[in-house]
Amino acid sequence: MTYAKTGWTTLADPTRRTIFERLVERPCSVSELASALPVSRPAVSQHLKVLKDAGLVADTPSGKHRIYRVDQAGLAALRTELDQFWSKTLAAYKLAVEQPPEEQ
Amino acid sequence: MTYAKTGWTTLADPTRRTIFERLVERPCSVSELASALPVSRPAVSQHLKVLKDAGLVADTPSGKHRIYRVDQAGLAALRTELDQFWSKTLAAYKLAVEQPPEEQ
DNA sequence: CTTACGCGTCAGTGATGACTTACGCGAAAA
DNA sequence: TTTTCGCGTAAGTCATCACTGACGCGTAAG
Repeated sequence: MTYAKTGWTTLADPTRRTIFERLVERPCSVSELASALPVSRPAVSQHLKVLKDAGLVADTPSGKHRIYRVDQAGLAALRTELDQFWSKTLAAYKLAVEQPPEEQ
Repeated sequence: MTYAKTGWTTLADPTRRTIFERLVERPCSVSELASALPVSRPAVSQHLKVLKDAGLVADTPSGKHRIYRVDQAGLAALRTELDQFWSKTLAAYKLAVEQPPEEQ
């Protein structure tokens, strides 16, 4: 079992997490995001590409600007991922707690 | 705002994620885990240390063995982290969708 | 008491990823 | 048409991290 670039792993990076949370508040351009973060504009662009590849954001051209916004489908997929992880984890954990392993 | 080593970032690593999921199923020793994973025993030991530092697992000595198990308090904290992330994200997203930014 | 086992840690290696500067292309402004 | 702006990408650098083999300590077995 491998863990592809999902929402979870994509958002584990602090800079990407911050970018995503700003886009949750409202759509932004690269320059807007770059001016609010302690990294360069190409770094923001690179992170946005990762977020886009993970399906978490989408962009649309607007004149010279490209506006990035949260992708609702990607948000739903992230929610599903979190829910599935939790359901599976809780189920297995409860099973393990309720049935201690037999003495071997 | 920085993102410390929390459950989220800790479990973004595939090997640590797998180790954690195995411990959810049942407590294990380092050797048990190492025999089931494609990495060496010291690597498993190092990952367990990271999981322990994040509060996700705890260990108890059992003869020569150390048995690692999921820390219920850490599980609860992870659940809280996921819930808080989601609540905050949904609230901000709904606010953004409902009130498009004014023309500036 | 001696030997074997489990495992934490150290030191070293290599890959990866985050960042930077520079470049070039497309769109808007002048 | 020319200049300016926004931004994606290339190439390079550096820090971090995941991994390995070796070592040494504590516990159990002989």
